[in-house]
Amino acid sequence: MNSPVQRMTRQRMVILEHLRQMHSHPTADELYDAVRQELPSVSLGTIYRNLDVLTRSGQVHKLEMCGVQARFDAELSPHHHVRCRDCGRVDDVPMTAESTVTLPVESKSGFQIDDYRVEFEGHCPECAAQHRETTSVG
Amino acid sequence: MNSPVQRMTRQRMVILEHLRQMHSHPTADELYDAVRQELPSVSLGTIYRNLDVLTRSGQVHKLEMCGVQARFDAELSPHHHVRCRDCGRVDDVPMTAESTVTLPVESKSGFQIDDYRVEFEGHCPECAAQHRETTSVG
DNA sequence: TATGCTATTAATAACCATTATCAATAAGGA
DNA sequence: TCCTTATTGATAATGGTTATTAATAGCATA
Repeated sequence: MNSPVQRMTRQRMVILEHLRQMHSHPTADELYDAVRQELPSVSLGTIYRNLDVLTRSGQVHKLEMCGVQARFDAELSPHHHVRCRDCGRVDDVPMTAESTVTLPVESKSGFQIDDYRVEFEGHCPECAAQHRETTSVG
Repeated sequence: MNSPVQRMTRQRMVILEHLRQMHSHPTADELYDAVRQELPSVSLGTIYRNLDVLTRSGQVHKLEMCGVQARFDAELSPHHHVRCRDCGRVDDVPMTAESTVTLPVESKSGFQIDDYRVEFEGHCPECAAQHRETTSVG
């Protein structure tokens, strides 16, 4: 019923440290590449397992963005995210009064609603520049 | 450069009809089960292929909800969605002024933002009832 | 410091939603 | 009716993620 004791292994520590200093909302395999620089024999399964453990214990946020590979974030203060429509990169968007939503009491068939998430879409500077090149806009 | 002519096949028609009358935001395989009642030899690949074609041509909406199997909707008027945290079922939430977000000009590292989506989370009536049973709340 | 329990690991296989391949078929314009 | 080619069913392949398993290593306790 209760979860097992969480041990701090070298792998877990290195994974968490790298994620904390990355700020790029890496995917599991991007983090894998980074961690391998320091721990060459680490396994991709270990990355996934630890991201899951750290997500469950609240030390990491799993960004479950639409229909694509999951990304992870060690920045725990509340904020929104934008995803680039072209390359999938994710960036932070500060929360403001204008991006705050009032929860409806319930949905059409009586779902009880207790949270929400705003996902912005757009283009990162690089893809926006490319788009301007290839598109003829007066 | 331009997309090929879209033919109206029996399969495509049946898929669209079923999706239009389902209102449950079915996944591809749920729709597959429904369509097979009428076209027993239809292939799951055909379902996916048509959902893709119909999504591209704007006749269907693909609900790219977080981290789970894609769901589809033939209701094209703008509205939000709630997803049940326990069973994954999806329901409609009307758009209101309180659930409308003003787009930020740009993100922290200069992403240009041009759209957003609000996703609500909660519990469907069934799972909410079960939760009340198994939880001892004074 | 040594011991014992068990969470965690590396390696790898399995899983599962989705996409690609391809020969046969059928939509629909000429 | 004929012809072009979009579409189909069957099936293999892909790719992200999870499960399995024997070996290893945290860490609480003696």
